Amino acid sequence: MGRSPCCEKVGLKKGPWTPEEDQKLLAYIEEHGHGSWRALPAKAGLQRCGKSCRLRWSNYLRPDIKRGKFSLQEEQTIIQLHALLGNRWSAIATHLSKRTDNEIKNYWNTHLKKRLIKMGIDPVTHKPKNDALHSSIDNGHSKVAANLSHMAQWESARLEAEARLVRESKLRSHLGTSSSILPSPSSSSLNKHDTVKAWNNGSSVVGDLESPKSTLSFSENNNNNHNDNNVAPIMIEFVGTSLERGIVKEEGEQEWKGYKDGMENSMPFTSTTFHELTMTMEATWPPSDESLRTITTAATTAARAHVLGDPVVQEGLTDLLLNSNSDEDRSLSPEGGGESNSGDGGDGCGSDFYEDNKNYWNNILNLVNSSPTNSPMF
DNA sequence: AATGCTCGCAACCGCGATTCC
DNA sequence: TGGAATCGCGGTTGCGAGCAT
Repeated sequence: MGRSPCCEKVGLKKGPWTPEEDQKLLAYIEEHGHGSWRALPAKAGLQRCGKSCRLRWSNYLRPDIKRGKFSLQEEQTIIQLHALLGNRWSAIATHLSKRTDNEIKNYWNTHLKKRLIKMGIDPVTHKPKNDALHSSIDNGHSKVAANLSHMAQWESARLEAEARLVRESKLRSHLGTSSSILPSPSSSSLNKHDTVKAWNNGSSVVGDLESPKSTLSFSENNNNNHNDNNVAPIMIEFVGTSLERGIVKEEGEQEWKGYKDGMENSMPFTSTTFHELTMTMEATWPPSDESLRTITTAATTAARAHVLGDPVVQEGLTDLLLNSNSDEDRSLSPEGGGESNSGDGGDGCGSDFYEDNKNYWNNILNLVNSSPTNSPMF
C-alpha cells in the first residue's frame, strides 16, 4: 500500500514563511484552533500544506516557545538527557519546557555534538573514543549492565509519558478553554488501565518502549523544575550499586572515591533500593498489575530522588564541556589523559572538583555502555 | 569588492504510529 | 477489522548570514 502524499503539491507554496503567512496562521489558530491541519490552510487562506502549517506553528509560532541562546543549564540538560535517551528529541524537549524538539536537535547537531567530538567523546554513544576501559567493564558485568539498561529504559518511558502531560497541561493553562487546539481527551487521558496496557504491550521492555502512560500529574512534574529556566536537570546515578562500586574500584580507587565522596552523600537512592528494584524487575517480567505498581513506584521514586542532583557537580560538568574549546588538555579526551589508564591520573590539575566532574560523566557513560545493542533507546 | 567557504537554522521529507471510518 | 487519513518524530536539505581569502 503506497502512502498518499500529505497534501496536493501543485500550487502550494514551499520554503520560508512570510510575515503575512505567519499572521494569517496565527490569527486563524487563535480564533479557531488548528483543528484538522489538513483542512486548515484552505480555511486560513494559506497556500501551504497542512503539514507545513503544523510545523510552522509548533516550531515557531506557538506562544510558549522560548527562543534565543541556550543557557548553561539547558545545555547541560540536553547532554545528560541525550546520554540517556539518544536522539529522542521530543522526549528531551519536554524537559526544556520552552524549547522545541527541532531547536534542540539543531542545537545538538551544530554545537553540542561538535563539542563532544572535540573532547574525544563519541556523541552517539557518549563513550570516549578510546574505549578499552569501558569494554572491560562490560565484559565482566553484563548482568549489572542489563539491569542498568532496564532502569534507563523504564525511566525513559516514564519521561516520555510525563512529557506528554507537561505539554498538554501547559497548552491548556496557556490557552485557557480553547480546547479545539488541544488533542482530544481520549489521547491524553492517563489512567491505570493505560499504564498497564502500555507495559503489557511491551512484551520485551528492551525492544519496545512505545508511549507508556504515566499516572504522574503535571504539578508533580513541576516540582522538578527547581531552577530558573524551567529546566529539570536529570542526574542519572544508577551506578550506586555495591557491585558497580567494585568495578570502579578495580579500575581506580581514587576515581571512585572522588565520585563517591562527591555524589553518594547527596543521593538518597541507595544500593539497596537499586538492588530491590532490579530484582523485582528481573523476577516479574512481564509484570503483573501488582508488580507493575511496585516497579513503577520504585522507579518513579528512584528517578525523582535523582532528578534533583548535586548542582555543584552539574555546574562542573557544564564547565567541563563548555570550556573544552580553550581547555582541552583538561578534558576527558584521551589525548588529555583524563580518561586513560596511564596512571598519570592527576596530571597536575586533579582537584576533587574536577575528579567529581569526571566521575559524574563516567557515570553517564557507564549507563550508556550498559545498553544492549538492540535497544531502541540508545 | 568579489568570490568561496562555513555555519546555523528553518523547513521539508519520509516513515511509523495512531486515529478515524 | 482493515484501509485511509492524520499526526508526530527524526533525519536531511537548502538557504542566508557571516567570515576568510
